[in-house]
Amino acid sequence: MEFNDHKPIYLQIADTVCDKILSGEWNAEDRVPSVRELGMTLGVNPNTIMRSYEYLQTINVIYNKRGVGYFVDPSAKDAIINQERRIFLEEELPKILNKMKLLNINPEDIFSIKNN
Amino acid sequence: MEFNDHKPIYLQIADTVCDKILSGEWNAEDRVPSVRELGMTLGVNPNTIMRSYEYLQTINVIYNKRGVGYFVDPSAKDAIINQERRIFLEEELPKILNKMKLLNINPEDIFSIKNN
Amino acid sequence: MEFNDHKPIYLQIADTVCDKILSGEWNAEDRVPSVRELGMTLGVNPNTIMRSYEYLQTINVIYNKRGVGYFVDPSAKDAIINQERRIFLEEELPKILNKMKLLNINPEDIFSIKNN
Amino acid sequence: MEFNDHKPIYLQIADTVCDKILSGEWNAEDRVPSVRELGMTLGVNPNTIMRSYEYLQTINVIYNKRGVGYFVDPSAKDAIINQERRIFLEEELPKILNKMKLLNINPEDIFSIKNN
DNA sequence: GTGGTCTAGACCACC
DNA sequence: GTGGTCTAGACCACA
Repeated sequence: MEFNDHKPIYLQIADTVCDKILSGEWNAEDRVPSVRELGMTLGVNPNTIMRSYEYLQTINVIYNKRGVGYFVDPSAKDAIINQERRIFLEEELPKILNKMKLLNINPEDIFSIKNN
Repeated sequence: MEFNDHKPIYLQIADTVCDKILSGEWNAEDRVPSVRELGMTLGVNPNTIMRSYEYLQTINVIYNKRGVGYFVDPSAKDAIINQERRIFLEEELPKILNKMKLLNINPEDIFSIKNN
Repeated sequence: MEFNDHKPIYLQIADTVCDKILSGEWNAEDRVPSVRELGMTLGVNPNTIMRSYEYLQTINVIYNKRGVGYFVDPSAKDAIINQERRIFLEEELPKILNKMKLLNINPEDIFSIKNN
Repeated sequence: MEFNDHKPIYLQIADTVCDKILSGEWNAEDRVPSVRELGMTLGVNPNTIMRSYEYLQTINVIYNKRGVGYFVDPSAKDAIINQERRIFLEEELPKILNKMKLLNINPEDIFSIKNN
């Protein structure tokens, strides 16, 4: 896995976990890889994976069964989508639209790209 | 001014300077506020403002007259627009469209807002 | 059964066993559930129940008849009461009272509830 | 500083920070010691202090000014008291009262200790 | 100077 | 086997 430089690895890993849940690759109650296992797979230190999992736990995407492992929270998918929709619509979109206005970019420009 | 976390303050300040130039609030050859003055206004260490100005100078948005101050470069507006258009269309937009797809947000619905 | 985080499950189980003995639900020489049976009931690995029982055996609350099962020790009730009274009064209560003081909770108000 | 064995050091440190705020030793907007400084003082690794501070930040007891340090949140005191009162009254107290009942401990026993 | 991230490696309790 | 905590030490960006 390649990591973008200016975003912490542990957050990038958390993002990919969310993506796998959103895409249906990992489903409710599935066990996610152990910190050691995923660390080996991605070539990063288990501590870093641990940090991802702690973060994902605080936002209720995974939960822990002690001594057993981490599991996908049944409400994870909804939680992720709602959270991201809210952030996107309320915070990111206004900035994007404002930027488009300043840069004189029209919707047509966008749709022409989209259809490539 | 509130500073969005995870993006360096000096870059956020540089962004607002660019915005003021793009929007026409600050024009070619206008003097921009002194490092100290803007620092006071924003409640930020002057060193941080200095860093913004140095950055803006490297991308030819402002220039310096020694002992006098910083001024808006005549070619700033065009430079910013071209640079940011390129980045926006090539790098940011694909990510945005992909995200909207994952979140089930229809681009047509959103960008038609612009026409209201 | 829900398990309070940060306290080992096997100790939480041991606590509930003690409670059942204190409350008179389980009496001297009664047979306690088998490791497998209680594991099923609580949705917990039998190894964990085993660990509870081993612990309860070391503090003389239950004893084992090989091939038969675990039984409530005749002296269990007294032993538990004396042990827990001591711990409660000497160790826990001072902390509790101190905390109530910090939180502005009046002990008289609270403990008079008991008399209702 | 002495650390209790079965509670993570970083939580114990967080507790002492809360105590200092509750007791008025540290007030709103005060700067708390840097992670390195407090690490030296307590003889623990700065990473461990960092972990305490991250935790305290998530529960809105301190906040961060980038490149400057951590500061006591103006609402910290109220937040801590409300949070701890709630936990105490709703979660801990019922257990305590139940335990007292099982152990035949009367309020009088408590007040006699309290007055020593 | 400050916090923040990451690695390597150790040790522990728990299941 | 699992997660969880802690240390030591490195390196980085930011103010």
